[in-house]
Amino acid sequence: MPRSLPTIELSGALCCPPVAAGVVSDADALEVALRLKALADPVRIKLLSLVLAAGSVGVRNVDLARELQLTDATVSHHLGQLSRAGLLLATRQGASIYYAADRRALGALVRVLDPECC
Amino acid sequence: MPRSLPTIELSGALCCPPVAAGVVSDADALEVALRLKALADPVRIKLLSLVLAAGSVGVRNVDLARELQLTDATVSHHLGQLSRAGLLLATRQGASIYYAADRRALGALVRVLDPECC
DNA sequence: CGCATCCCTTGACATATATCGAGGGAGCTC
DNA sequence: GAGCTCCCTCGATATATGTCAAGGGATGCG
Repeated sequence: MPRSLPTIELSGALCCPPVAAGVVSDADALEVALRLKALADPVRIKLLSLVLAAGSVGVRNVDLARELQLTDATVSHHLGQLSRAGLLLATRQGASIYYAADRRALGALVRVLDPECC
Repeated sequence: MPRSLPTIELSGALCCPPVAAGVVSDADALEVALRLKALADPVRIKLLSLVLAAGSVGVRNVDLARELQLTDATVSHHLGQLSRAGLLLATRQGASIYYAADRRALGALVRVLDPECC
């Protein structure tokens, strides 16, 4: 799809009928694909597992950067991807921002791929 | 991690402890990410829905190309991505190849992301 | 055999993206 | 205010990827 990149609001609702329930519309395919793309990176998978491990308290950029051996700029980039996909919840606490996983969003995405699973 | 691209055998087993079950190893993160990457494209989502709709019979490259308004070369590329990720089953029939979805593989991938779902 | 169909591979091109260094805004503590 | 920490944005760079046109191997049919 290099045919111009559509940018789309994903932070909102959770989208779409199941992929197995009939042919997907272009719009729905795009939305699902963009959310999956947000997850489709090794660093972001590790990031997600770290964020999940931190529970509802959340984790900060710095801590993740140290753990993953990456610069804060890079971690910020990845957190942005996940946040824009609606998979993270961020809460400010003074100068810090604590990121937690939005398990409902993750579940919704998963359910689009395999509705029979749940 | 553009620091060189690792290529990995994915057609095989289905991999990995759940992402929510603790911090993921580098190898597991890579495997999950690569499988997700195979799905993280609007065309491939539509492709998957078409293949799923065809059931166990399967669909041919040509039919998909016509449906998606893409060249057979492009469809071949996408089918390759999905196949290499172990998400498709291909059966030859004369000059044609029929592609069907491997629902077990899809389910396994989904379960890594949200084990509580199943 | 000759021809059509189906599928794949290759090469080229434009776009997308992961990473970093550098720099700066915002908040805290002294 | 001075200095520190945390986080982000921007610009640069290398890599990855989606698409097509062109061409060829395989199979099947007349």
